[in-house]
Amino acid sequence: MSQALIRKLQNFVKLSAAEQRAIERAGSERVRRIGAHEDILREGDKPNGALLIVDGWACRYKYLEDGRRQIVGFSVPGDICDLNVFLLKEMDHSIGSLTEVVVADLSRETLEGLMSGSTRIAHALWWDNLVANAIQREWTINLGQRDAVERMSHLFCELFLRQKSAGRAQGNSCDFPPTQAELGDATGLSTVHVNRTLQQMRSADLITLQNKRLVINDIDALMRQAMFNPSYLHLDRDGAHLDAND
Amino acid sequence: MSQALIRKLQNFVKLSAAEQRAIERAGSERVRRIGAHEDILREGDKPNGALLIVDGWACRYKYLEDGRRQIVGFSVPGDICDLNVFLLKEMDHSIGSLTEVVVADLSRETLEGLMSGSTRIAHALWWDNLVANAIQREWTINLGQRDAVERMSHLFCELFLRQKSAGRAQGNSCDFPPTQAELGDATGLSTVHVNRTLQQMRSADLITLQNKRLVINDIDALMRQAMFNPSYLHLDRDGAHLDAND
DNA sequence: CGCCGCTTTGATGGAGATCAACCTTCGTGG
DNA sequence: CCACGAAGGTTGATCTCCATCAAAGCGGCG
Repeated sequence: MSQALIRKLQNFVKLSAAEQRAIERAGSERVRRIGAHEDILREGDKPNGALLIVDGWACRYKYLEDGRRQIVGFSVPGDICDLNVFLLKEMDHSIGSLTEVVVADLSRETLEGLMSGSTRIAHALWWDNLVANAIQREWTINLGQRDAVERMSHLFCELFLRQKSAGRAQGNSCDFPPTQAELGDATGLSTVHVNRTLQQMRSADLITLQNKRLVINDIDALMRQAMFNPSYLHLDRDGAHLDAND
Repeated sequence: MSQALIRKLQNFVKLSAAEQRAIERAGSERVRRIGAHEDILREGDKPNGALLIVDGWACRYKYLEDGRRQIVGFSVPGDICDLNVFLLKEMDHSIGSLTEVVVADLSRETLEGLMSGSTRIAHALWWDNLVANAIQREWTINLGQRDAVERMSHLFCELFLRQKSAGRAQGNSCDFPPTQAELGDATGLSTVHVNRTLQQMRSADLITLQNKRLVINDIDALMRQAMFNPSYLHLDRDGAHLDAND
């Protein structure tokens, strides 16, 4: 159930078999299935614990008063939404499903149990949280400085590598369910311009995007195009000195 | 020394006198003074602990390969930069001073001591961290959806309220040291357009900005203009049920 | 005084928004 | 099994916000 999370965390530190089982158990306690295009958590809701995305894609988003919408991040299998958010009275943004989604609710007690039971798990979860913040900063940079092609390219690089790090990519391809309108809400571009940008990228033979599947024809070219530097994802085992040895 | 931090944290939970002293002590252990326009921490550096901004303004930023720069956040007195960042091998962005700055280095041990000594402090620091993430999300929205006037207005609202919450505003005015070029790097606008946007805002009688001082003539009008909703700053004492009673 | 960092102004150009159709795909029900 | 409708994708024409380029003010300080 929580294989993706475990795989991802091991990019930081190797977990013991017992620790993996503990995460496995936490992630299978309260599992729900949610239809496509539903809200999982809404701005203003009281959060109880964290959400683990087990399968499918979700996004965090927020509407402005006048109806404009910005997607501030995508959540893919293995992602934890808002560790610690139960400290707050209410959600300041919404989380909605893009596809059918399987989530596990991680209660406050479950999380505290995991973290106090193993400092290695605690550190791994904090690492994941730091990476999530770094991703958010990178989105700020993306929207502030990059033009349409660079922006889309960067987004594709991010989501391919994130899925790969969780064992969710196949060769040079991965799931990619967002519609062009959703890509527009994420990149701050109009749907029309997203469409034209994708055509440009296709004709430059950077990517293929169809049937909710992304194929990256030339990852180096795509990364160059995006000026993508993967170091912000911190996938190079920063916690190796804390590895479990079983 | 750390009055601003203590003031700010009390927007979440009331701290006991002993807890305030503990923070005070932590924030006065290793204090340094840094000149204006210097790097405090550079991308690639190994982080040891967190930084507390005691006085002056700093910013987090990152360059793209081709020299474009994006400022991803401003740090004002009372702000902690990257709690827990010592888990990472290297910084994925830089922190630079805008003005002369006084910082306190909070070592990993100091932080762990503070947090294990008082769960109330631990929660308050996590709250601060959650708010920092929310601010980063809001920047994403700002750059993705708002036009120039709305964007600048939103930035002014944010920084006024943040300083106010740390006891650093005076009436309807506060420090505001960034140059127009720096505002451009933060908002993704050119310097020229920042200038024209400010003129527009001045002539609409929203703000006065001179001598590194921001005066907000009509906060309601400014917030309306920006479609600013302060709830993401979580200043309404979400931890009140955990208040100390002395 | 003269220089340097910052702000301001004017003129021109371009990336991307907006508007308005039209097309394609696919699920649903008659 | 085809009709139809809705959701998503594509195209063309026009407009606008903001970038860019270039130069000129302005104030503070050595």
